[in-house]
Amino acid sequence: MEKYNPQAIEKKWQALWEREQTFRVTEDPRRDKFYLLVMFPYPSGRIHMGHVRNYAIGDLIARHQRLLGRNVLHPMGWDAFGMPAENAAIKQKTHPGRWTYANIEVMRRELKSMGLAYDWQREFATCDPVYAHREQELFLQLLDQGLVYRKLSLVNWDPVDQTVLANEQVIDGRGWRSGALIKRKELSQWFLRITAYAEELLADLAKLDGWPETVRTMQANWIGKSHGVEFAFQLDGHPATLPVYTTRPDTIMGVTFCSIAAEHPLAREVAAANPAAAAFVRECQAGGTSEEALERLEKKGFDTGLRALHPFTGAALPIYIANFVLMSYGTGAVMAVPAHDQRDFEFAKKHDIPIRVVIQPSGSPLDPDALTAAYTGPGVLVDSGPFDGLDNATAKERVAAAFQERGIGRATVNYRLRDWGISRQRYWGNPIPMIHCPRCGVVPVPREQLPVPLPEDVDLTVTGNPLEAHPAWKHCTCPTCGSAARRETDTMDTFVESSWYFLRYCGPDVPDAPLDRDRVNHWMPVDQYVGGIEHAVLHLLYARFFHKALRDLSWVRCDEPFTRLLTQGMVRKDTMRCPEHGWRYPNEVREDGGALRCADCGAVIAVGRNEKMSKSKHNVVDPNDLIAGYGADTARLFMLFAAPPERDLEWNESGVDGAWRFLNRLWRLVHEVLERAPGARPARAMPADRELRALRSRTHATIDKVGRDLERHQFNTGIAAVMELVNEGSQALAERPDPLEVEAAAILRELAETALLLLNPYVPHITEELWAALGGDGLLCNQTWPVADPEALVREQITIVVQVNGKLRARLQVAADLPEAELQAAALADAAVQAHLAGLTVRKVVVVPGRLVNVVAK
RNA sequence: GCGAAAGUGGCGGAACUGGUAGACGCCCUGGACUUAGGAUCCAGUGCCGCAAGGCGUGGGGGUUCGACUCCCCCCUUUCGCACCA
Repeated sequence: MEKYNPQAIEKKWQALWEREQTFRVTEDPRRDKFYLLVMFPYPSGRIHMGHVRNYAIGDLIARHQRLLGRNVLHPMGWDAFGMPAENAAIKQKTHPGRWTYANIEVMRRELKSMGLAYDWQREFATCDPVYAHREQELFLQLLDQGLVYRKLSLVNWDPVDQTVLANEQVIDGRGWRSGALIKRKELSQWFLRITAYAEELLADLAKLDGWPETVRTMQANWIGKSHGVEFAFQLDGHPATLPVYTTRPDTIMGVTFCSIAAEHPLAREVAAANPAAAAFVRECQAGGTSEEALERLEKKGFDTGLRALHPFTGAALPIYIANFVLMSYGTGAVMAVPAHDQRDFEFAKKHDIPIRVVIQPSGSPLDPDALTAAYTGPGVLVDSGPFDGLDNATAKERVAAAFQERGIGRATVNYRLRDWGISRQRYWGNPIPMIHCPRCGVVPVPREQLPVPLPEDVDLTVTGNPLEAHPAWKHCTCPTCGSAARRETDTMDTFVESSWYFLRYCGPDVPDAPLDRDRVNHWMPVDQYVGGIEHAVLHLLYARFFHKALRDLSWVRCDEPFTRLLTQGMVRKDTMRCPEHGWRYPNEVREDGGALRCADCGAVIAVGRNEKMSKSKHNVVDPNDLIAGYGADTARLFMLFAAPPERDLEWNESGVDGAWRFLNRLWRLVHEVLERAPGARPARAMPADRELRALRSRTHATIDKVGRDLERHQFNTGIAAVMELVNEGSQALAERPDPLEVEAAAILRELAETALLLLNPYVPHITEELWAALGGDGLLCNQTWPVADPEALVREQITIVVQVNGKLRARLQVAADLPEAELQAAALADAAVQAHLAGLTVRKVVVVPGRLVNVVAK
């Protein structure tokens, strides 16, 4: 028997699949289609373990579906615009495009070494001129639909580098390169009106029953639909009004102050006249724009001196500028009810603002002077004039009605979801095809003048946006009036590219159009989408929105792009940090007397949190080493066996050996069957011999088990089941005479062929090789998934557990069809059970058919 | 801070609908074998105990004949938070 040599085998089959275009796919009306999509990678340089996991899972499902007879679309491409390319280009003095395409070359080769069943004919990168062109076209169509607009919004501004920073580039409120304190600055930016679809995005979550509940919940919370009341305070001695939105109109009589965002028009007005207020507003503008940063701030406020008049009592309420109020949510102003909102409570305590309890819970009444926290639960209204005595749910409606009657407010629905800001002040992205003309305003680039290409000759080292600093590119003529104009220099958020790539895969070669409607409608929706849980909200919500917008432009018919979603957990590893050199790779650390030390400076290494593998944290393991050492099959098997896909996977070297050894066991089993039963035909019926009957039952129970486990995405237990089958087959071979009797040969031949078929989607190379060794007909990956023989699944004897008061006391081997009464009698007659019942009276006997008998006694 | 999850032997995990806790694999221990191999095979392997037996699924409480599974409170870890992708 030859030794298992994965490197040689894998190369051979990969070459054959490529030569024969085995996984190339076209529309086929005779077969059910199955669209299996994996999230395409950002070409960062090399594949990492997260990719290996993602693509091993996707390939498993794709190959399984192929064996089930489906016509499977399984494409791959590159999410190729983005910041890292610019950073790398500056560092390595190259061009982002060159860096990106070089990375794609490397990563394509790496992916191919995994033996993935992709239709590579459909491959594209989102930075390809064709893709960028068609995306600009779609952008203009969205513009026509009224889904694109410009407004002011906040960015992280680095005052030293004079540039906009991404949230991840702001560390503890400072710029990552300059170290300067970051300011929030307003810029005019392009937005997509995702809020126009808020209701549909929320409602359609109910249809997505193939999605994890947790993702649907996260999206629903993100959209954040709430019912409330919108009204405007009149101000005391000031012509302006202060519109607010509240979800708690029932607490209206408990309002004792208002707070407004630092960017609120009233705040600006006050700041213009009052230096102290201006200083506070400036203070509020320090730091990054991320919601997390804002929410973690120490709550601060500044009394504007302005007074809002309570809509029902006319009481004068102070208006504070507060650093925790978001201009982007609601109206940028809130009515504050300290007794019934925790944040308002803390603020009121700090600023000595009165606290008015207006909702009393049943039971002990609240004493406003003794209150240590806001009461946010249900109750009955007090001190609320005409609303006294109402329960607060009813009060919500009554107060809303009161606002409506007086014509000063109305019940409204509000969403937490904000419109999607797609402007980026960066080079390596898709240009927004708009032109600023001093006479005509902002006008779209005419369709026939598309695409707006990125200039090749660009200086990335300038401060600010490189396109802004490229006069030849920036200056143009207005398509409407012909006067001198300038191009929009913002490029698009890369989430735009990932919002329609799955549609483009359906017909990537379509001429002169973004999409091939017929082929899109043939393949869509995606039947199974596989990707990381980190995309649960943003990417998946943007893609759903974009898809719906394209549906309304008649590019696609279905309402939702992804029917089933599998979110894989992170691949994680400990992080190691040197006080001198920062994050360290495993090979930059040595062990010294129990402590880990930096290989360069010898300082003691701090072993940090176990977290998502990422280049920036240096806690990556290179899958190429794994594949080069053990082969792709071992790498794939290990990733799929180590944990169920949804769970985070803590990287651990040991365990790879287990996968390797199992493949060797499989190798030996098949070769031994071949040698000891040459020319045997697989069994097709139950044999007479009892042991062989049990063995064949095991084969078919495994078919049943693996099939069900694949359905529920429990890949690790499916592998365990085949391991058990292979172990039993090896056992049988060890115990049987050589050469095998005819009946045994048939049973073992069936077992071996079954194991190969069941494992093929997991480990495609070794199974293909062994199938060929067995003299199998054609490619294994083109065979048909096995079906369990019902006769072989019938259990004759079963084990029944007997408990006394819930504790296990005996096991009974009984016929599967033993009547309940006889089962109960047998359980009570058991010696061990009798011993535990001594001196007790049997009160009750619980019989669970096929499982257990529980005797309850006292 | 807000939203969403996860926690089971020395380790990764299994237990599908409330019904045998620890399948399968790793590690480890003892033994066999020797073409000394990335070996392989056999036996053992949750904890305490000689045993009978007791204890045991992050911690505390509850529901139930019966809880890893359901409910309440707490702890720890992870993911996301709108310019990383």
